[in-house]
Amino acid sequence: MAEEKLPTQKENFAEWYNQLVQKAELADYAPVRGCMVVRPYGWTLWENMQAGLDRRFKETGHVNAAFPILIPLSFFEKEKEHVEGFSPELAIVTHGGGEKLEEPLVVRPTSETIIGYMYSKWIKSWRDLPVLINQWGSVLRWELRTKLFLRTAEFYWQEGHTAHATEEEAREETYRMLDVYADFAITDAAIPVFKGVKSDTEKFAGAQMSTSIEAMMGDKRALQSGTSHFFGQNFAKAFDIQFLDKNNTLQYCHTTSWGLSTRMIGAVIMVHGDDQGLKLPPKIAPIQVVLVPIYKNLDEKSRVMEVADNIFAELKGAGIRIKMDDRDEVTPGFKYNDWEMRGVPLRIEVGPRDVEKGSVALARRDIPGRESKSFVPQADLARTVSQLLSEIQASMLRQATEFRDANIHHPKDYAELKEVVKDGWAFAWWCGSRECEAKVKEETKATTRVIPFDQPIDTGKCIVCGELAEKKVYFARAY
RNA sequence: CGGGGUGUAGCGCAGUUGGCAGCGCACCGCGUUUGGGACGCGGGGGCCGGCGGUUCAAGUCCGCCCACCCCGACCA
Repeated sequence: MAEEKLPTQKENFAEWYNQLVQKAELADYAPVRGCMVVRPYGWTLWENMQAGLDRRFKETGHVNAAFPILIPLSFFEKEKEHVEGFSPELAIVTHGGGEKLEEPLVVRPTSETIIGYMYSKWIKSWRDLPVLINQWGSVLRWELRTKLFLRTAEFYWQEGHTAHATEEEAREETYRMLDVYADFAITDAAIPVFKGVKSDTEKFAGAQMSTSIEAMMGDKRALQSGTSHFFGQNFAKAFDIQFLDKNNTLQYCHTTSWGLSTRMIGAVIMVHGDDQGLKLPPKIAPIQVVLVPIYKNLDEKSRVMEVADNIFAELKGAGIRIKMDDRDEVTPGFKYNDWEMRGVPLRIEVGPRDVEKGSVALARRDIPGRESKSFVPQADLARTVSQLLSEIQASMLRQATEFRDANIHHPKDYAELKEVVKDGWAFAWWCGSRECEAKVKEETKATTRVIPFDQPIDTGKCIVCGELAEKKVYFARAY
């Protein structure tokens, strides 16, 4: 059961987040440092997110499969940048069945290597291509500083791995899946995102190009919420993924991978949450509507429950995820706060007065305070509620977008950039050099988040060095 | 790994010059309550992070160790 208030976002955002995750029963700390237990409420949220993504993966021609969690250590040594990127965070199994293993096994931090190995066995001809496989699972990275959902040692995700005959096709796939992520984030999670390319220093180890969707959290920090990588022939060469083309010439494939993790849950919490607690978008909320019956005595209870039971059955029948909170040991006021903390988008109250008048009270989670309460007739309630849920979904996206846009600045010079990234994002020209990027990071802790696909048509001067710049980039402090 | 901090009930903490280990919340029982976080009464719960030392006596003083948290370097 929930208890007590949270710290406010303003006084301590990090602590607000930590306590909320636990009080809302999304996740808890496991006995192993850096690992988390995803509790049923959090996992249901993840399942709803999985459903939205999985449907989109299937619609774009992908199939699911499962690859092993253990990978021979030697596989990681085959792609130079990949090793360098991942070796510091590998967990390695050295013993099995009481014996020291001949070759140590890596607990997968990501599966490019083992999947690459399998693809080289499966792909022989242009007729075998493209291969479009996704895997739902978990991976392990030995993280030093962890935070529930945002960075844990083990985390749950999906990783798609594809192989194509041509570079063009592989690049298209990379962009297509980024679009899928963006559509999911915007439509289902009500999180506005920018799509674009990562700078060389920010890209995935072993990728030729990494793309990402970036979102602004409630504390104005950035969160990479999904990534899609184009590998060119890097992994194909490392793992010998070759095919005979129509001219009978042996060619290396072009491969991609793309992933979205339970980190997205962290994004949902931090984008929408407020001082009252979580605020979940109806499309992914484990519970969309909570029904709170109100009564003072047994006589009232029997009259109220009759109506409440009918409403429950009607809404459930209409496919709405509804929960009846008929706990007798806590007061209605407690229940209101409890479910608001858990982010349930809509609350229905039914009391003796409603029974008399044929009405119910509705309270929207997306509008703060009691002002959002309204009274509507019991008749045709399923329709009213469905419409309201759609409206809440839209209103949450609108609020998040307004907040984000209000906190993106367009600094005129470097001094102003340094100022604005303390508490917001900067959108500025960047010459593309590592030096300028490093200088900003060094002096402000802000990194280049993404070079958006949407660019002005003209060119400008780099906000750092003043040289010619062809691209504008978002600078922000990131999680 | 560098800098700072904290370890006492499930959680948050207090514990004075060394002298019976406490408070709030949570939990259990009974009763009254219930339209925005109810209340009364009664209860259960402790290797005071660990080891060693000083002392008649250590949560408290001394030494060593361990763990965790925060800030940096690395990361979806």
